[in-house]
Amino acid sequence: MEILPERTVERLSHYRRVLSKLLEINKEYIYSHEIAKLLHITPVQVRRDLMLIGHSGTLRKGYRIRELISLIGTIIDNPEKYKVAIVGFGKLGHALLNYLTENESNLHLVALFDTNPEKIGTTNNNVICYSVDRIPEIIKRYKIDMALLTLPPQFAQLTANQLVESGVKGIINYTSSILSIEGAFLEQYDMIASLEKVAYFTKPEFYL
Amino acid sequence: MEILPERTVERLSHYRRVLSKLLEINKEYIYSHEIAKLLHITPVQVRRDLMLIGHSGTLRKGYRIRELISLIGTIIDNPEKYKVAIVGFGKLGHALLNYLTENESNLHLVALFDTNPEKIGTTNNNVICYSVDRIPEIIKRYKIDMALLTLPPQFAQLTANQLVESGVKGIINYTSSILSIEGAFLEQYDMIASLEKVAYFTKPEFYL
DNA sequence: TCTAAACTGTTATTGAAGTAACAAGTAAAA
DNA sequence: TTTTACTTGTTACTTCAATAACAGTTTAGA
Ligand SMILES: NC(=O)c1ccc[n+]([C@@H]2O[C@H](COP(=O)([O-])OP(=O)(O)OC[C@H]3O[C@@H](n4cnc5c(N)ncnc54)[C@H](O)[C@@H]3O)[C@@H](O)[C@H]2O)c1
Ligand SMILES: NC(=O)c1ccc[n+]([C@@H]2O[C@H](COP(=O)([O-])OP(=O)(O)OC[C@H]3O[C@@H](n4cnc5c(N)ncnc54)[C@H](O)[C@@H]3O)[C@@H](O)[C@H]2O)c1
Repeated sequence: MEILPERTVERLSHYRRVLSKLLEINKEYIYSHEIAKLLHITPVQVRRDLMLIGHSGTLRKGYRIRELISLIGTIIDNPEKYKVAIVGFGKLGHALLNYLTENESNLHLVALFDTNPEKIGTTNNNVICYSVDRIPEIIKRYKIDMALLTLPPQFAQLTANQLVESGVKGIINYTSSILSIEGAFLEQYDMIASLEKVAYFTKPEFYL
Repeated sequence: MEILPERTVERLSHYRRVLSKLLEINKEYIYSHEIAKLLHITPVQVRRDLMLIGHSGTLRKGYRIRELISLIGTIIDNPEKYKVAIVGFGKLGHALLNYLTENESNLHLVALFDTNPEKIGTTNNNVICYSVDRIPEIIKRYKIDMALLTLPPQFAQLTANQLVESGVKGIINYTSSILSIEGAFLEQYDMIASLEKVAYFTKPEFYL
């Protein structure tokens, strides 16, 4: 299969989430316009995404929910779960730990890393916090695929480099420092920029 | 001035952040390629953004840092600071409170909202937590511009509606439920979708 | 049996964002 | 003083994403 557009992949994640809920209440088929309504997008967008992943619906009956969920799974999941680490076990790191352990998903949180001696060695929601010195060792041992950076910004680049060298293939950077990495997929989420953007668009001049 | 592209606004926030640091060490002028290098983007992108906001540099000397920072301010800031509320004062809400109060910015966190009686009435980093019942009253009284949604997903849409009716003009939704609102700018940040996207792109087939 | 309405699947068009190309002008060096 | 190298500012082009248009198929109902 061709490589999918980023936005499509994000929507596949959304589709799966809402479809799973519908499956629970024993709905069997769904129309593109029903999916669209749930996500506040257009039916065309839905059909196009499904076309891209090669899913065919039944004319006048719509898409078979169970089948669609399972197809999305084969595309965005791994046979084994993706292994994830959180680097920087502070306030935000805690929140993410909590979120990842209580929400069932195809992601498996395997390790935490920090520099604070009081945190190193502790077990939190069954996940051990290691010293950052052990990043190469632990990443390799558990074959960790992805890392979430929630450490102070000034250490982000250096740590990202170490992570990638140790085999990490995807990074989400929540710090405010802007990174550059080679050999791995990088996603930045800069909360301040996001807030300032929203602030800009709240200006009365361009109410939408 | 014309309405700016969303991405440009985000980058303006980045420009300002790095430029402020340079100003502190008494750098006076900067070239587009220097800015570009700091943010890992292209010099053309920088010049184009600055063109859009109508800033002129000096040929062969670059941009006057102080001037540029102040221009960015007039564009993305408010004369008074933007007033922000956090709705849902749980783990993530706490992290955000912490982040917003310790990072100096043009945003002023004014109120927290929750339903938990143990949290209502408490003061945290000088910010009071109110009952969600008082959303209309408090939003209007303090003229709150923006809200961050960090409450359980099933309440997000209803609460968003209330917020907008009370006068909020921008919302960042951190819950996993997908919202639709009219009359305000909405930004969704769905962490699971973001993680699943990164996971997808870590697949060995398309190393970049 | 025939017709019309309702959906799907795909191609074509539009729009937004980023990149490239280059003209114009200035400072520094020769 | 003249030349050269460098940097800005702007227009043109490319790429990616979303939307529109429509052909094709099935089912229900006349
Ligand atoms: N709190 C938020 O809501 C929020 C939001 C967006 C971005 N951020 C960013 O996320 C990062 C963490 O924020 P926070 O509020 O959790 O801060 P925090 O101070 O609570 O946590 C930082 C943690 O990182 C650890 N640490 C320090 N140096 C380290 C290193 N070299 N390697 C690994 N760990 C190290 C610290 O011991 C601490 O546990 C910051 O960069 C912040 O800008 C935070
Ligand atoms: N923790 C994370 O890192 C994280 C990441 C992404 C998204 N999220 C999402 O953010 C939201 C909050 O996550 P959390 O980990 O902080 O959960 P949490 O349970 O710690 O916090 C939720 C808070 O919302 C309050 N609340 C309940 N009903 C409310 C209502 N009707 N109005 C206002 N407040 C109400 C609760 O009392 C609690 O304080 C969830 O939707 C979660 O999916 C969390």
